[in-house]
Amino acid sequence: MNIHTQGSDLVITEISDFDICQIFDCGQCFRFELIHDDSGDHVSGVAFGRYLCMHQPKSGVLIIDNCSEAEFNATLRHFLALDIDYSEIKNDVLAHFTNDITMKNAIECGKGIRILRQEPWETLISFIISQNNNIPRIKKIISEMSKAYGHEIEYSRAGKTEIFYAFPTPEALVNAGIEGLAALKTGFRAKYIYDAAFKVAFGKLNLSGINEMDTPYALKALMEINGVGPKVASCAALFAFDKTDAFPIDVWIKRVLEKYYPTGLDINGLGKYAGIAQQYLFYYERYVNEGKK
DNA sequence: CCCCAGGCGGTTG
DNA sequence: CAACCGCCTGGG
Repeated sequence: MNIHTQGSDLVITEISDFDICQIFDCGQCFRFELIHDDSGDHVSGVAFGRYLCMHQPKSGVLIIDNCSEAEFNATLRHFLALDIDYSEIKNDVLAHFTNDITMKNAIECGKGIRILRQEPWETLISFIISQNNNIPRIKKIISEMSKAYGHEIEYSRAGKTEIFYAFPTPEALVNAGIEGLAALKTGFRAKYIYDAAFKVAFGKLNLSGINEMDTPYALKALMEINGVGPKVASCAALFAFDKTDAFPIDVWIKRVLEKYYPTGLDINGLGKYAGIAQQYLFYYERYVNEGKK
């Protein structure tokens, strides 16, 4: 990896195992928009208190708008998982799937996937909202929630200033109340979101403490929240608490297990990167199904 | 009218 | 414990 600045932008070259389309469209996040044009792939959205605008003109190159090397090193390198060696991860995953053509194909298919390190609070609520819901609606609800209860974020470029919205704090969602949350069309999830906000805002649940826990304890702690079960807890653990061994089982993965592993797959024996293996399988199955349409 | 969408909580046998 | 069922809401 090589980094240099170009005007106000940061240009990163010689990146391997990194495809912004795969990374931001593999279901791990809900606040980013993708655009494809002749100049490459563009991704933009709010994260870590700023509006992030990125562009991948070709494989191995990433351009981040309005970004200094200092900011990249402080937050974005970690967020984008650019401090991680994915070739080592792939080798470890393959070592746990010996003679497995499915995983071999899945990794080839999703070779540019990386698991982001997203913000814990936002990720937790996002996956509570995701239950029994579809992706366009999940994204819409999160966007409306931020607009209604999050603080403004200004973004200026080429003399033009735009306003975006941060994800609301736990306190802001407590103040919104169950009624305010239901008004965002969250339906039966409103009381779940409120319970999470209440527990975090009043110290009943310490999210930063979860970072220090081993995965089983992290899941148990998250499931103390009403409306958080194994799937939501596993997604939060994997996508926001750096628990790479957390293996979320959703409807897509159930299909994968039935289709490719009808005699069973020992999920507890997949090693420390089981969750990343899950992402390869998840992306592969969705990609295969997209191809059929 | 039906069914489904990246689940969960509650109830039942 | 496994199997089922209802659930807000919106789209097909």
